Amino acid sequence: MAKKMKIDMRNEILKSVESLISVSGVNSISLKDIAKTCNISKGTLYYYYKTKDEIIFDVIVKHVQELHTEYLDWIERHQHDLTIERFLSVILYKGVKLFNRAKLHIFLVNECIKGNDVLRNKFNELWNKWHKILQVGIKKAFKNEQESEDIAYLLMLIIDGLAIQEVLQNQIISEERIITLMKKIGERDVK
Amino acid sequence: MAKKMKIDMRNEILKSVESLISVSGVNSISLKDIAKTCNISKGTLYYYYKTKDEIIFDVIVKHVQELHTEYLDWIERHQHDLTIERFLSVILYKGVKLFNRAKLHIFLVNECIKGNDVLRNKFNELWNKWHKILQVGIKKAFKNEQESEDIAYLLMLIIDGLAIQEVLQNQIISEERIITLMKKIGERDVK
Amino acid sequence: MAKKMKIDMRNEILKSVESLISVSGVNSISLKDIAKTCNISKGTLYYYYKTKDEIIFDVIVKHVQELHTEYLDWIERHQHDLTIERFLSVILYKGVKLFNRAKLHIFLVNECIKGNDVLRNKFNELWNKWHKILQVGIKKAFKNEQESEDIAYLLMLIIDGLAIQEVLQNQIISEERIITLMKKIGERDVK
Amino acid sequence: MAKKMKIDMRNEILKSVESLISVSGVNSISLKDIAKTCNISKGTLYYYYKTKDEIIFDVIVKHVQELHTEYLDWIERHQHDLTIERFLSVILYKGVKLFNRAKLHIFLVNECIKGNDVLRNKFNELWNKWHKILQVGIKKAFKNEQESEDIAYLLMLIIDGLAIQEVLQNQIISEERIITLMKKIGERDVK
DNA sequence: GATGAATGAGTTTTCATTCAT
DNA sequence: AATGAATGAAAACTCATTCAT
Repeated sequence: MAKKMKIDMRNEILKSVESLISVSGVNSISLKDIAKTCNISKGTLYYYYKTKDEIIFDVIVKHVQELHTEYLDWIERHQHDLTIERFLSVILYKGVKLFNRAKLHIFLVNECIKGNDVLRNKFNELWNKWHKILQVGIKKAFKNEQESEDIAYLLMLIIDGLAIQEVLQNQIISEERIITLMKKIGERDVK
Repeated sequence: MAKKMKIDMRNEILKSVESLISVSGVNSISLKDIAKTCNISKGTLYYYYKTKDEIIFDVIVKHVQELHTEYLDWIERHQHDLTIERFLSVILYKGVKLFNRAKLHIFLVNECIKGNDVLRNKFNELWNKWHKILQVGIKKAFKNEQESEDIAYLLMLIIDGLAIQEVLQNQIISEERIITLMKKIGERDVK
Repeated sequence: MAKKMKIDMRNEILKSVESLISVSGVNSISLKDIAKTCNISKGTLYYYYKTKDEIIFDVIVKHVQELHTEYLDWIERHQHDLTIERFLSVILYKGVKLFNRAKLHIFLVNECIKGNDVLRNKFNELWNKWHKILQVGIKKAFKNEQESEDIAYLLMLIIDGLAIQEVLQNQIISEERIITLMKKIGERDVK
Repeated sequence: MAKKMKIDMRNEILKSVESLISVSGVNSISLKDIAKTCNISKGTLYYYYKTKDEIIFDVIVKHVQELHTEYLDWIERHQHDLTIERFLSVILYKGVKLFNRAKLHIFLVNECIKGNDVLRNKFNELWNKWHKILQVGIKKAFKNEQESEDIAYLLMLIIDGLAIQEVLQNQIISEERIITLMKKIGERDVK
């Protein structure tokens, strides 16, 4: 039970960080801010997490795992009526853009740049895992066995690119148009 | 001549920032670091730039303008033997990936998130300008008048995505494969 | 109890500032000095006060409120044997001159000049409040209902003037002589 | 001629300081600001003045001497029709209040507090000189030989007090009312 | 005479981390 | 479990002063 509470509190902390970064345009997150958002003291924060880096690490894990879960849930629900359009739409949608996760995503990438290799490796591990997950859907939607790997990679690049444009608030292209373009890649191979 | 020197020193400062971000895995760049790299005192730094933000602003401008220039130079030199492959290759190459600019790019995007609207607007302005420049090349290479705008956008998203993967040191897909996939988009419309 | 300690520390800080300004001929007070006088670190200072301005603000409030309290205490104790001489003497005495508050007073006035309107308004608010308090004593001592307002104002000007002469260490006139002159104003109206 | 120019430039500098303090609500004057106002470089400033303190010193001298001159000019022009009212009015007027000199006055007083004894002594010397000058007028206006010294002192205190109220923008009492009160002091002795 | 450039010691402020209770 | 208090190292920024040209 104690352990349960510990996990609950840790989750509370992670959620606070996410919202601080994603929702409010927070400058560069501090432990004081996090503690305040959780209604706990800075001291308590250190009861649950030994360092700030540990928190950021868990935020990354949570962030990407949620992407995975949401995507897998959706694909399960729609596996029998999977059009390319709907598939791409949901990928881009779930990817980063609309769930207020763009800022978080870029923030985390930037944390990784700061020479924190543990963080970076974890990020890559999870990102690559997503690639595998993504591939399954692509095979189904595109009915294309051969190039599913590359298409999955391309999609991931585009999602990252969209995240950047999102945080810059520079709406440069609609999803529809991306979908149209992507379809061309897939369609040719379908026949 | 004095003015010339002032510009020289400012350039020196900007170059230092770029290299600090790009080459070494700098934690989060400080004015002390910049000054040391330039072999000047912090005081001198403030002689040339009133605030850190001003420095970052100029780094952005310089960063994107160099992309523009390099790209335009190349396109001029190769406008008569422009294959889609070579075009895409150079875009992705010049884009971000190989010039050690990926870290810089992400770092600057992240600066923009921190609520610095002036920075963000400048970034977008320059980014959108690049879109226009890019489009010219695409029209020539793809011989496709209609979708050049969208293709240009897509390419820019991919470049941003590549930048992220680059800073994460997570080589997920080779340029060749991206090129192959992109060609499909273009080819269909050629006929 | 925790809150009590917080107030205690804040008081400690304010007292340090006061003594730094009043006693030693401090150049222009720094947070480092304040911290050292309190035997705390600069970081701790910021635990109790968010900015230097906030400290100065509280010093003003404390400074003037102490004037009020001391004066009111005295008037209560002496309200039954209130001669004009004793009244004037205590006003000028408590006013600024002898409690080492002159430097503090001028320092604070100067802070207000630096465009800090919040500070200035607070100073005026407290100063005008003192005018009201002063008036009560004047009515009793001078037995003069009509001009008590003006006399109170005049006294306050003189106190400010004395503060300046005090910090300049330029003893130009004894209190006795001021009292003699002021009495003339009052006496005429008594009859 | 060279010497003449040097004096001119020095005057230019002093005027700049005065206006920076008096007119604009300048924070805490810097040599950069002074140089800019004079349209010269900081280097040039150091050609005319060896230190900042030297500048402040000369500003004090100029400030008080101008008070003297203006007052003496006026008294000469009006020595034959000198009423107490007009005399007091012009003293308070010339004193500090209306010539935008209040801020300068308090600023200079504050500079003296900072432990600069040379400055302080000069200020006192000039201030005491003014007392003597003032006394002459008082004797004429009040026709009161005996108390002219004390009245002069009292007036100077009031002027300093008015300066403080002026910089605090806290108009507490009109000159008229001060004059009325002061007249009472004088009148009694006249008869 | 005049100046642009450089400096270093100083200022205010921030923040991850520790620890006694 | 929880926290208020404290810290110190580092951050951005200021400014009087110097000096070669």
